[in-house]
Amino acid sequence: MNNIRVQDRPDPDRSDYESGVQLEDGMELRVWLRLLTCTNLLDNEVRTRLKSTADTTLPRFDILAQLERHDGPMSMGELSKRLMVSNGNVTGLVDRLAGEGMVTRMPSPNDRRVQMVSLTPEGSKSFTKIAEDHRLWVGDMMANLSAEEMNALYGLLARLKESIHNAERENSLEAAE
Amino acid sequence: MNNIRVQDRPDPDRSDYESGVQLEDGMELRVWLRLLTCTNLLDNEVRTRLKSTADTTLPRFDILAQLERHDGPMSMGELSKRLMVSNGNVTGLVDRLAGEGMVTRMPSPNDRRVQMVSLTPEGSKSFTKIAEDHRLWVGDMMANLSAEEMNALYGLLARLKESIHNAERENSLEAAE
DNA sequence: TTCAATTGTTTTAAGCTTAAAATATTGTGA
DNA sequence: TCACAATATTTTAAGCTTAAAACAATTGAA
Repeated sequence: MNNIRVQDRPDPDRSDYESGVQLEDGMELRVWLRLLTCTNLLDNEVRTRLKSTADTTLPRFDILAQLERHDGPMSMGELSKRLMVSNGNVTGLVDRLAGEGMVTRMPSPNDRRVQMVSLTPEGSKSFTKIAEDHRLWVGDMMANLSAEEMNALYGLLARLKESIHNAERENSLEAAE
Repeated sequence: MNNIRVQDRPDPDRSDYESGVQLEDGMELRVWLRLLTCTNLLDNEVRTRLKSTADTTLPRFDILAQLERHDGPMSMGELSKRLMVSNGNVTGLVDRLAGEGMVTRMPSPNDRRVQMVSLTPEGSKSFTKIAEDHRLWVGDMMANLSAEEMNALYGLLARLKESIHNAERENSLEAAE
């Protein structure tokens, strides 16, 4: 289960994060590093453009996205759960967004522990514009792949996701012994 | 390293970072979010295990890996280039590794601006052990995929990488107008 | 030679991130 | 009611990251 052969080695491509791959490295490590390279390339590009066109960051954009689709104020804890980040993290991000006038924070009338966050009109408008750009950027960066390739990639990534979940499950079972 | 997403339901395919995909979203966004999901799952798992088994971090491990394969001391700038991170970043990481006794830093005899970093015997030993574990972890997490699937995925990621590079090139040309 | 540009590194300021401690509030069982 | 557990949020300490400023040393050109 470890003799997987590398199919195409057009490898004039020892650049990016993959340059650390050694000849004796297994296929799994190669795939992992290439996955990392692609994700980082895309991610960095998105962040750079977010910064240059809208002077904002991905985490901030993510908060706006949650608020936009939620339709109505959201508590800090709800944001934290949906974004899968820590509570303290949300506190800081909302602080900054509030400072920029993108969101407002109000104590809940029902429960004085709870802070309800809402998009301001400006925040909503800003989000709409950025989301549009974002979609275009991602489209651009995948423009060279055919519909068939996109489908194949989508399917393989689903398989990979499943595989990772299985491994995690097994690992946590082991730990529980 | 995040994006539009929604939440935490066990719904088989609408979990993780992808749950934010809307019906009307294009294939590109779907692929992007799934790519992000897979990378984050793997990445988080590796970081968690690195922390629990070796009490270290990925950036620190990356530095050790560069030093190990370089065979001989490396300058701060060289490390920075290879790892594609800023100089200041390397300064901090090497500080911590030196504090742990994993590396040593010495001024170059030729050029007094240059700091040469070397693995200590302990650092080398530690790296070897961790690298072995790391390979096993990644292998585990991809264990469900067949050799054919791995090859296909590897190839498609190469295509994607090319596509992203093209988009970046075009973008920078536009900007130069 | 001398001084200005370049190069290598560190420092600083800012932001993202987490885990854990601290606060504040609510809910609950005796 | 009262004390204690649970919940929501913020604060703190630590680490990663970058860009830009500051420093130090070297190089090169007049």
